[in-house]
Amino acid sequence: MGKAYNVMAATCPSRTVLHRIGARWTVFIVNALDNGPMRFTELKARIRGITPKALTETLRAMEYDGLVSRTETPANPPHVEYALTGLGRSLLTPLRAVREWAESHVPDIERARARADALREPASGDAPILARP
Amino acid sequence: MGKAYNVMAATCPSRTVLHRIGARWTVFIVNALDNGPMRFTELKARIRGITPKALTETLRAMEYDGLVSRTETPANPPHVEYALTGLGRSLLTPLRAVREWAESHVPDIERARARADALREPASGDAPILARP
DNA sequence: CCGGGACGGTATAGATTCTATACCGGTATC
DNA sequence: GATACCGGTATAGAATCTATACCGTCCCGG
Repeated sequence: MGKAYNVMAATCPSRTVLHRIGARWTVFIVNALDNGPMRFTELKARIRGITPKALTETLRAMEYDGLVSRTETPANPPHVEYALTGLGRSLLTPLRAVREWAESHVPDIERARARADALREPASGDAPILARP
Repeated sequence: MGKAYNVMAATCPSRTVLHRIGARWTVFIVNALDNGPMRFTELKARIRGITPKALTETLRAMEYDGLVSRTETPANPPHVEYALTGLGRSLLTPLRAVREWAESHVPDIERARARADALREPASGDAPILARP
């Protein structure tokens, strides 16, 4: 038998899965939980720039998908721990690779962007149209 | 020397790189170009559900970052080919893994979602709050 | 007694991004 | 003519993300 799922099909369930993985903050959370469970505030501090709303929503979604577990220990102040599940840990392997690719290819991308910028407004006239992010 | 870049830092350039990789359609385009260059219309047909606007914007952005090349052959009707660059091909390795993870873990995720749904409105009363996407 | 801080979030509003749908110019074909 | 192909744009509306402020509960110091 061949492949059961194909992300290229618009209605394939793997689409929703890939959509979740590709959500803005999933990569960060999975990588942050690489070294063991973390509390909400720790995650927020570790992943610089994430807002509490984004963090809550992404964690809830990942919990819904069985990627992270949420453990609330009754105490005061409240104590909540987030950890990768087995499924989440299996996702760590590919997502760590993505993270490492991003961290190791910054110079290449910056060079490409500079080259595109230089081509953009040269002697003026026939500047190629390149989207600047 | 240690790591030069760290995606967890809000202002690190690797953030913008990861942001581009994580953009909605990048994974699809990179995987679609796995088997060689493709034309605009081919890509649109292959990646079911993408709108021409989204395809154009993602391709332009990827071109700006040096991930794909755009080759226009003067002809009529117009003939434009998109291909992965060397840099883009190096990204293919991690992104193919992500795609394969998505395709092979659909049942796990669906099981997790069903479990969460079942827990959501059980005997009514103390239903845990889980985000449904 | 009163203020303040830690924790784990919500609420609201505004900016950004994505989607759906229609349309364009130029040519070749019917 | 009329229609279709190619590689896109244009426009409007929906969905999503961000920034910022705030909340309840408890404990601690003064």
